This record gives sequence, structure tokens and C-alpha cells, in this order.
Amino acid sequence: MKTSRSRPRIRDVAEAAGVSETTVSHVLNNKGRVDAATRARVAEVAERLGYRPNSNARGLRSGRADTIALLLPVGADLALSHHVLAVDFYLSLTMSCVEAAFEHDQALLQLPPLRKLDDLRRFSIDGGIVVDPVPEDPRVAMFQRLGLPVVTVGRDITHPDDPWWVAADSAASTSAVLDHFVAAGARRVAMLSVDIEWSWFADAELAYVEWTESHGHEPMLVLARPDKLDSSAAEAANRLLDLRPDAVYAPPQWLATGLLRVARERGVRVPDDLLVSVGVDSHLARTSEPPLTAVDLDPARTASEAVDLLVRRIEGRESEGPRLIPVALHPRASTMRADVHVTAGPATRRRPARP
Amino acid sequence: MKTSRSRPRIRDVAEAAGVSETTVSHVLNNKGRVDAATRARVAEVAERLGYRPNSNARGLRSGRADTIALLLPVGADLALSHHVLAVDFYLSLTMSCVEAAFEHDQALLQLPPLRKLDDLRRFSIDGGIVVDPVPEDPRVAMFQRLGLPVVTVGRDITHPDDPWWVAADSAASTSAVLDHFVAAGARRVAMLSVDIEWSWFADAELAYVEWTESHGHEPMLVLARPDKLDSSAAEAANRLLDLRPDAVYAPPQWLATGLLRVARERGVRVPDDLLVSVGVDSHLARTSEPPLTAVDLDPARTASEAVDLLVRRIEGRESEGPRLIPVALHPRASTMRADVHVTAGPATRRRPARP
DNA sequence: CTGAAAGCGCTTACAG
DNA sequence: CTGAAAGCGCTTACAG
Repeated sequence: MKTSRSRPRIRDVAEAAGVSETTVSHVLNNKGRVDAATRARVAEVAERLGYRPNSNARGLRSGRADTIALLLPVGADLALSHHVLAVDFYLSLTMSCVEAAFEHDQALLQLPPLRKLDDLRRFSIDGGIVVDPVPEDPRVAMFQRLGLPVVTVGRDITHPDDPWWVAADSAASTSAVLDHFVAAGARRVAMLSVDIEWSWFADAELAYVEWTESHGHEPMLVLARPDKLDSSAAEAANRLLDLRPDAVYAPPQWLATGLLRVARERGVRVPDDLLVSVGVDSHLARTSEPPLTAVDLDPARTASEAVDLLVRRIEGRESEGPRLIPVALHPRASTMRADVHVTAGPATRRRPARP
Repeated sequence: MKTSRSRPRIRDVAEAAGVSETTVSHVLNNKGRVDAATRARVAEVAERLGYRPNSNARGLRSGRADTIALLLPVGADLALSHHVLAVDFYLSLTMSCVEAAFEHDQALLQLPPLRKLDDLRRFSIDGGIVVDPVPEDPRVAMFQRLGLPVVTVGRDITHPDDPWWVAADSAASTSAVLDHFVAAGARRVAMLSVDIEWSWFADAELAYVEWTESHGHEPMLVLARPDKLDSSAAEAANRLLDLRPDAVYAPPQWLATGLLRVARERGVRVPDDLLVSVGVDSHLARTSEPPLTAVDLDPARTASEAVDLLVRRIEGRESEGPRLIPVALHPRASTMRADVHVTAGPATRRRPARP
């Protein structure tokens, strides 16, 4: 047993295998022409020695960092931002990105809110995943300014031709929820959403309006302001309930819970008088009173497609188009009337409406 | 205006300032003796050129990566783990670590669950923050095996002498909650916790038992199993309610919500018949029915202290002891009886009991 | 198919 | 106080 030295370098592998460092490098990176037998021997030796390339050396020489960045639309102070969608989604997305990156031999760097271009320059990365971009998102712009590949989770609604995004299918989610409402007996179906230009919300609104048109209904749509969350939710929910809907799709989590609270205060019973569904699943949705019917956004799938797409872009390949993630509806008590037979509408796979 | 070249190297700064690369390096790293005027001029030139050292080159040469790792006790599949404490806490902790690291000129790498030592070897990092360690935590062991500095959020309850940890003050939280119960009129105070060997839970249990002893009460303590969350919560909550408590402190979020559900089923009214408090704050705690009195763990403060402590350890300095983070109690409707005047017990700062 | 050599951009003894 | 030179561990033309 040799005394355990510091980690082996490529030279150690070369010596042990009786070849040059060049050949070892070729084997490890699947480059150049190397005799099959040599290749096998080198690979075996590298494995036996537990060789791991030094990523700094590799990065310095090759220009690659083998590291990708993740940019959530959340700062350290979650007070405002994180309840707009749902914490569960962002945490699950994060951990899934970490695992997906790992499988692509990439490390995942979590980035802080970027104030200026120099903030981004500090990091040694090959590209980034920007979550929930707003129109002309400054984070995306910074990546582009530095010539760094970028992929978004959710799309910039002002860039219809960008093929470099991944998103849960908001239009299909909306249809699934609305059809589910109707199957449960609803006749006055409304939407409670937020005035934020994320594609998830924009596409849901569009799908809702189209749906009401094709069903010959008047749209009942109220948008809450994205600031002062508690009061804006209450204000918007009250305004919506004044319209006397019997079913409400509230994509953002904080509006769904706000609506539940306001309904309780006004003596509106859920689900007896009002059906409610939220656009993202969470522990909160599962345990609220009553439990909320919710859309499962499949953050794990979203993450793995996003990482895959980013790696593709980093490698200089073409995108074969944006990737829409199928969703699933989880019906719960908030849309289950005792007297109505309910069918869960399947989440049909559909392209989102493009402006 | 020069055509915008790729980022400037140290040589460009040296030439523009009329000094050697060595001097530039010394200025940038605050090393060696450099004339004050030279120092100022070099710094100014570097600033003007927008110079940023190449972290791969720096890392290769110096052995430092200027990158720290964060290891949450959560995998991509949040199904089990993440509700044991609360998603809000982990996400906030993560984003706060990112910002704290940024302020220390470190990048923050999120790590996947580590299956084997080689998984860890793949990353180029200077150290790591392991969140919620279990006894002889394998993640901590891997860091130690590679000689990498590590700091934990929460402590390993079997290593009382380790000074390298940061944790919210669980004992003080528990006292604050229990005293708050008594002030609200409770006389049969119970605890509902989980059989996981995290210090947050262990210290709360210990504090509870000590508190009952010093108040001359019989302890009523039920521990849920950490698997099959929904059924274990229901089973444990039912068992506890059979003991007829009039107040329950449930540190883990999923048990607090499980208790609320079981109480509802059994016709036990909260807060009229039963006071309930949870050990971690979240959107769910704020919006549940009724809203739950909760302990604010101050994840932002915890994160910044953890990063600070890790940087200290990386620099080879001594720890001046573990860091206990003060907590705050947020009283809400779940402990507010209409007929009792309630005072929020201040979270006193206390060292946790050490086994 | 294989290897010698250059060089990525820094930092760090070391010499002056 | 300042700088020339070596070298961190790789990858990549290039030559054979």
C-alpha cells in the first residue's frame, strides 16, 4: 500500500500506463486516433489510480469551465418574489438542475442577483439558465453581452423566435383546469392572475380568453399587482368575487391562498359555492383547507431539459426548437363537489400561443 | 475607442501601468511591498480596463478555487425530505449563502447528493457547508477524507466538541414557544416531533423535557417516523391528541400541518381547544387555517454566519466557537384565544444543552 | 497511432 | 520596492 499522496496528475497516469500525457488526454477526452488496446489500458489505469482531471488546468487550457449557472428570480429576501409562483417549484427545480448538470459532467453555480456586468464577469462559467425571464430580461442581456450561451425556463414573451427555452405548458394547463371546472359543474369560470410579464402567466391568460370565446362566455379576469402581496391579493380576490364566479383558476400560489382567505371571510364556501385551482403544486396546496387542485409543473423534467438544451447550445449545436414540458392536473377537494361526478381533464400537449 | 477585445489579462494591465505582472499581482492581492503611488496607479488602471483575474489560472497556480459548496439535505425528489423542515427555509438559506459567498468573493456551488468520494472529487472547491448533518454524516466524512474544510448548519449531536457549526437556537426557540403557550393559558403542553437525529429536533426535545421538569409537569412527547410522511403524521398526531394536551409545539412543518388536519377531523378546535405552534416559518404557516404561530429561524443570518465561518476555516484560522443564531417567535391565530391576554415570549439567547 | 513541445493566465519564491 | 522566471496541470496543434 503506497502512502496516500495528493491526487494523481495526468503524468502519473501516463507513467503507469507507459504512454505520453498526450495519449492519456486523448483517451480521457475521446479525441484523436488511439489504438483500442492502448485506450483500454489507459482507461483502466486512470480508473485504478482514481484520476480526476484538475478542472482549473483543464479550464485554463481549453477555455471551458464545465460549470453552468442558475439564476432564479429570487433574492435572499424571499419576502416578495418567492410566493408569486411557489417555493417548492424553485427548490425542486434547483436540485434537479444540480443533478442534471452532474450527469452532464457540469457543476452548477447558483448566482446572486446581478447588479452590473462585472458581477457576472467574476464567475467562470460556460453558460447559464435564467428562470422566469421578463421582457428584455437584464440577466439574459448580460449573458449575451459577454457572449455566454443562455437558456431560459419560461420564455421572453417579446421574443417569439427565440428557440432557446424550456417551459411547462401553460396553455395546456389552463385548458385542463378550465375543462375540469366545467366537468365539475361550473358555469361562471374566472381567472385571478398577476400583472407580471412571465410567459407562464401571459400564456395562461391568453388561453383563458380564447377558451371563454370558444365557449361563448364573457371573460372574468382580474389581475393583482405584484407588490404588497397580502393586500393586493385581498383586493384582487374581493374584486373578482364581486363578479360572482363559481370557479376560479389562480395560477400564482399567493393569489390562490389569498382567494381562499377572502372567500372564507365572505362566507363563500369552497368547493360548494366556489371551485378553486392553483397553477403550481406545493406542500401548501396539498395541505390547505381545503386542499387545492393544482397543476404539477414537473420541475425535474423542466430542469433536465433546460440543462440539456444549454449544454447543446454551449457545444455550438442548433436548437431543434423550444421544449414544452407536459403537465398533469392533480384534482383535490377544492374542486370536488360531493354531488358532481368529476373527471380530471388530461393535460393535452399543445404549443403555446405566440404573439 | 478600441475594438472590444476579449477580456484583459494581467499583462495588459501591467503594460498600461508600466509595471511588471508581478507588481500588478501584488497590488491585486494585497501582497508584498509596493509603493503607495504605484499601488494606486495599478489599481486605477485595472479598474479602468475592467480587469478580472481568470479564476482558472489563479486557481491552478494558487490551489484555491474561490468556490464553496452548499449541501442541502434534499435531493431532486423533494417528496420526502423537504417538508420535514420547510422549503422556504432551505430556499432562503440557499439564496442567502449565494449572496454571502459573493460578498466574500466566493462562488457558490450547489452539490448533488454524494454517492461516493469520487463524486466530490469532481468539484473544484475550497470547502463546503453541510446543512442538517446526521451523526457521523457521510457528507462531512467525505470532506474530511479529502482534507477539505467543512462547516455545518446544525450540529452533529455526537460531536459536542466540534466548534465549526452555526445553528438557530433550538433550545431558546422551544422555551419561547412553551412560555408563550403558558401565557396563553395552556396547562397541558405537549410536543410532537420526529425521529431524526438533527440537532434542531434533538435540542428542542431536550429543552422541552427540561422545561416540563422545572415546571412540575409530565412530559407528553410523541415522535413520528420520518417515512411515509402523511400517514406517520396522522398516526403520531392521533396518538398525541389521545393524551388530551391543550397546546402542542410541533417543530417540523409537516407535523404541524398534519396535526391541524387531524384536529379538524376529530372536532378539536384550534386555538379554542388546542394551541399549535410550528418550529419554522413559511408561507404555509402564514396562510394555513388558522395561521400558525411560528419560529423565525433567520436563514439569512444563519447563511451569512456559516459562510463567514467557512471562509475563516479555509484561511486556516481558529474557530472562536460555534455560532448560535437568535430566533424570533411570530405569534399568530393558532395560539391566540379571544379570551386570554397573550404575551410573546422573547427568544432568549441561550447555549443549547450539550450531551 | 503516438509523443514532444508550447502555452493557457496567473502567483510565488527569489534575486536585486 | 520591483521584476524575471518558473511552474501550476492540463489540451492542442503539429510532426513523425
